[in-house]
Amino acid sequence: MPLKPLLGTICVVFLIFFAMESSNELPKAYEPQNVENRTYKAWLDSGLFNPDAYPEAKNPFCIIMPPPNATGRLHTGHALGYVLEDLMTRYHRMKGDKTLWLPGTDHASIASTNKVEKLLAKEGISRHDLGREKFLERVSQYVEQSRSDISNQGRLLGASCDWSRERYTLEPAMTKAVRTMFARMYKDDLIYRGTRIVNWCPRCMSTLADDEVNHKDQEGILYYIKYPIKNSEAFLTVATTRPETMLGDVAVAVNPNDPRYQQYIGNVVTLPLANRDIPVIADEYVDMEFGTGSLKITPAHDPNDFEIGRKYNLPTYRILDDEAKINFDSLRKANHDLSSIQQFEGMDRYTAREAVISALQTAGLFEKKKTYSNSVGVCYRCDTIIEPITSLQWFIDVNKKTPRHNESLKEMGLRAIHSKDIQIIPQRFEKQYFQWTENLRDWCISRQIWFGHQIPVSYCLPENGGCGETIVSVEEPLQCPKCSNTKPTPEEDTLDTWFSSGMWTFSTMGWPDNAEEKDGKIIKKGDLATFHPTTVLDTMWDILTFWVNRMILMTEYALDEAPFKTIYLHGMVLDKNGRKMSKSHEETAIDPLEMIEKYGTDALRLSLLIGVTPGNSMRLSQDKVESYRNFVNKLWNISRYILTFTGNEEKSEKTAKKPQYTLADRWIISRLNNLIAEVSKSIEHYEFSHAAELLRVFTWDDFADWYVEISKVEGDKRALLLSILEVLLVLWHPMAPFVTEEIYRLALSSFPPTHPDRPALLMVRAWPQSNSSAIDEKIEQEFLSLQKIVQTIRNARSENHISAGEKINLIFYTPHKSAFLTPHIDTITRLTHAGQLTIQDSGKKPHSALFLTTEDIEIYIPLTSMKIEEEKTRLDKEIINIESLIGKTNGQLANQEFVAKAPEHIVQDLHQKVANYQDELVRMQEQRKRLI
RNA sequence: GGACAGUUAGCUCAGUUGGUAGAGCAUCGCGUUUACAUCGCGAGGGUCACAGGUUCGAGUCCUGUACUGUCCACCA
Repeated sequence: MPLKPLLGTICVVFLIFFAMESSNELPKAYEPQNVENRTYKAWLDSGLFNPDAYPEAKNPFCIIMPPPNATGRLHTGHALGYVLEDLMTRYHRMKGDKTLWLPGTDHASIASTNKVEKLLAKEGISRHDLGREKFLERVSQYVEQSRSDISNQGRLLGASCDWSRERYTLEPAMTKAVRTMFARMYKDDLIYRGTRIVNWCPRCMSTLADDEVNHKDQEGILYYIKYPIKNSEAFLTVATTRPETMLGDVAVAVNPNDPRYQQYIGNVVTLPLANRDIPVIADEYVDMEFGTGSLKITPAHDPNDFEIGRKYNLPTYRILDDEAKINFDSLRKANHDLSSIQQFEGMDRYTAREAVISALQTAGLFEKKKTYSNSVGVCYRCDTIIEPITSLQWFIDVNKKTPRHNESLKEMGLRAIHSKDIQIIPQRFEKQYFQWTENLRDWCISRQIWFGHQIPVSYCLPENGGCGETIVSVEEPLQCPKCSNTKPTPEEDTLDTWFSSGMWTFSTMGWPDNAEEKDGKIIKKGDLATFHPTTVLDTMWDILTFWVNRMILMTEYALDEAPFKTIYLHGMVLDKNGRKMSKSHEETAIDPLEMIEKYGTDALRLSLLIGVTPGNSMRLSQDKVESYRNFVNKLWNISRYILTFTGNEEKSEKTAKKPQYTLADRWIISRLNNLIAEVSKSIEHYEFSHAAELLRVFTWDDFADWYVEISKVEGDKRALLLSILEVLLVLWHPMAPFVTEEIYRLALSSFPPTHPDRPALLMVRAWPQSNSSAIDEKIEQEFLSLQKIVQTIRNARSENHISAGEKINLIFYTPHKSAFLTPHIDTITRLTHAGQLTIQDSGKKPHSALFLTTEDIEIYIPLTSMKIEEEKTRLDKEIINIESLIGKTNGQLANQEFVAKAPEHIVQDLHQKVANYQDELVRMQEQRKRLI
């Protein structure tokens, strides 16, 4: 390209830039829409989200993003997580730690499958119509789109994660990790295949883990059915809520101590309809109080019955197929006569229920029915009532000790928290964690879902001429390693999604390649060595059991260490009426993306941070977001004032050599250093709301309403104002990154040259150190007394309806404080809109004037239209008030025990208080006399 | 059945080793400077759910009760 036009372009760009930067015409209100995309791009382009950009940084800080499901749109719950994680990440990055926030998404087998099935349903087809391969294609398409949506929405929130390390639970590297893990656990005998009762969702056509089943209360019906006792006229009546399952009954059980049934134990009853003979057995499990005290045993369709069936060696007849339709194959195999029940076969479970009842009625074996409230298990994804059935599945044994650790997975999970290797915030959730982990049962990890990690198992099937070998291997085997003459058939089932997400902290960091075992110890390399165990896991308490627990077990197993040091549990975001967003009505649900568009990301972020405590649910409303939009705008305007309206640089250069700090200067510096210390401490202690609150009070009250106002009187404070502003920008940045980065960009040329290492982007500006020598309690007290004087006068103005336009004169009468007050005459005058302020330490006191007293000062406001009678009444009231205060306080001081036992400073303070009250009382009484 | 939270101003919520209660929003009154009406100044408003106990002193610690919410287990 020729040089001249290039130069021309640069010049034009420079001029536009210069014109924009130096004009006094910053918009009156902050305009997030014009800032956020550009700012995020600048961050991305800088490459500074990547910890590799800081080779010298030492202390590692790492958060693994809980991978959102790749099923659609970002909701407020995600937003809260992103905001908290980004806050911590930005804080630690600014502190100079080697900071990594690793993003990713989850393939969420069941959720994704359901979404796509719903889409297919609109086309009138099912996944089975489509076939496995084509269906998986559709899911992949859908998931790809969602993943990129979700990840873009994270960017809108300002998430400063290292996108170059982004992971997906179903990418090839994760598959390798998952297969490796499975193979190792299998080798260690922790994974087995067996027939157990599982929770079966007939709609998803898959098993569900215990905690994937929700319990819903319902008004059910308890049916009483008579089972004739063989060779007798008598019956045993059983009560059941699922009468259709009786077709698979194998026994009737009673309590061995039940006097009603003693004589029947060991007898045989005839199973109605089926006309099968089944035994009457006795077991302590049966509750004599419930129903009739006799219980039908259906091992294939109830977990407790299954246990009893095993205990007494009873057969198991599964009479419901995978779609929950009646199917008698297992009875047929056992050569039972099915002629009397044939008509039920093929019926849906609820149709069969009606049919069975009516058949029983016809047979005269139906006694009665009763309404009964109980709860049923439903699928956590589709709300379908789950059916317990026996099924051949893969399980992880949580009680078996591993060869390497000589500790079971359950023990690992308990130890990690007991030993305080992992801290849970808030601590009370430890109890819930322990309770759940102690009751942990073997984890069913196989799912009959197509979308997911295929279980790395193949079978050398005899029907294909194979040897029957079960082959578990990381790579898919091409031939059977044992008989090597057939191609093994791969297992069709996939793994529970939580199996892969349980490995999330280390599979994302290159495991297993980045770790090897040497002499019984695990040597980590690369990111795994730098960042693992990760620092914090932020998530919601509802998946403490689903996910967090599994992460701990699997990480301890694979790496002999915890996945993270701290678990921060945030609460649930509710709508303004306290309902779950997902269940709330359209008009009260908050869409984070809509809030961002309307009020800006920073406003949304602040409304998710302030007034929120860990573990407690929070309400979010549009009003709240709006009020923080207002705050963001306030910060903008403070900055706008400092950057464009204080400019009197010629003047300040003359006097800037040795600044003489005024009381207000020293006060704000003291407050600022205090603030730095407190905010840092709060963030370190995960008290984010408190940190934000401290910042808000400082920024709005101390800085804007007092200091900036005073600076207008005292003048020449550009340098100091800028310095304070810069610190404020840094402190606010982790919470409100966009507006602060933008102000910083605008301000970069204006900052005084006192900090040599000022980076181009605020996001990497060093977090400030608090200078404790600048914190001065005495100065803060003095300034407080100035504030009290101003407030007392303002209050009097308002109470007496003296309009702001009316210039009043102030006469201060004070024998001791005139030296203190003299330098602040202008400030007090200005802040109270007074005309003239005179200070007297002796002489005549004015008569026709409003009288105030505070801080050892008598304040007189002479008024032309003084209403003496009103003033008398007012003073009388004040006098009564203060007398009662004195009475109360003296009462307490008269308490011998209080004086003897309370700490001295408390007693001293009270004495001081009484003295002050007394003093004010005397002044008021004197003034009252003068008014007569 | 078991466990855990919550109950503080009209509303939403803070309140960190027990020292005499705060903020935002809402309400009411008043609108003046070198930024901000998405603002400023001022005001009102609380038996801290209830009942006991420990203590000189309890919103804060202990016990019990009520209500609300959540979780777990059982449910023939």
